[in-house]
Amino acid sequence: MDNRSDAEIRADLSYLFDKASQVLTARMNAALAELGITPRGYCVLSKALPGELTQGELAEVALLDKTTMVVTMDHLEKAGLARRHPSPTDRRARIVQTTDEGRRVVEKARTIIDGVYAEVLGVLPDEQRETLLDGMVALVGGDGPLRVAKPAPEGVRRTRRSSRSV
Amino acid sequence: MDNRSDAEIRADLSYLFDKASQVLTARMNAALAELGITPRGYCVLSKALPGELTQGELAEVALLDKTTMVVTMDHLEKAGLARRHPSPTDRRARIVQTTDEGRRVVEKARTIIDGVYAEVLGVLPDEQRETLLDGMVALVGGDGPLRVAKPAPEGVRRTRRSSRSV
DNA sequence: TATTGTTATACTCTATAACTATA
DNA sequence: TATAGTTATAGAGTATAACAATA
Repeated sequence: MDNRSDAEIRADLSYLFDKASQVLTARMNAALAELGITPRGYCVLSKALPGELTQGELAEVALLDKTTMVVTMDHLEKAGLARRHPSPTDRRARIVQTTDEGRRVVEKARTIIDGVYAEVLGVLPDEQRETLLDGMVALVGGDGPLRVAKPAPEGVRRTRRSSRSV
Repeated sequence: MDNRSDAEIRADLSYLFDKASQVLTARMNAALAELGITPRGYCVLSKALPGELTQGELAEVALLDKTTMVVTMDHLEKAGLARRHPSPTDRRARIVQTTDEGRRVVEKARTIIDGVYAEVLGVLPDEQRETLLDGMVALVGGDGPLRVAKPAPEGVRRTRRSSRSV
């Protein structure tokens, strides 16, 4: 698989982040597949819990394109985890509501997700774990250097990736 | 873009890694585009520097599918950065050699890459930076919990992602 | 018969464009 | 005229399968 030493990959920040993202994603996909959902499905489902949001609003908070949202909702609805109800105030819009089963799945998924995170971060001593998370937030969050993708220059096609946040 | 607080994203490990990977990749794509190469192009080119590897061997160390390697080499060759020479010992195989221009580009790219890494990690105090890198290596490298993607269960399609290591 | 590199192709994923029905 | 949701489709990226030349 990978033949480089820890010392070599330590100097390769792209590799560290890519690999962490990639393997954790695979792990999460596998773990949630037992519930018949994807990380994205969970993301949408959990954000729909209040039951007040239209499909479009939900797409916005989940950072999804509205067309991607349609596909995601189709799956969730077919799986019986969410329903599209007509909005009482706007006949174009549709309110998304989770079903009872959907709420149960969200709960179970939350447990699974927390378990995976604990399993992964559990290998680090408490102090190092907190420092690492603080550091990641400093890089990715607030006004960190990895907060916003700088627009690619002319001719460079931007990588399209979905929000896989969980 | 993202509307969650630092406290919220701190609890979302998937988001932290995905975003870090994604934004750093975009940054790297943009930075290397000035040299007319991609991170993958750099990866292949730098590993070809010794000039002894066949295309297949190079694909293996760069963690690329052989068909992806063909496309990558087509680009590098067209850009005048690498050449395919017939192997003296195996008439099926082709040895990859970097051109003089290729070597210059690798050098410049290395400087750019180091600059981006320094820019990103520079926001962290020395000690925290070292702790974070150690932690990432503990997760991703050696026998860390994110070293190998657990095979996805039946029916779950694995995400296909290329090595973007730099 | 197996392997190197190539070509052709299929598949997944996401976004753009066009359409409908409302507003 | 603009907006919510849908459908159709295009585009990028990667892998699988088949092939030619050689081992």
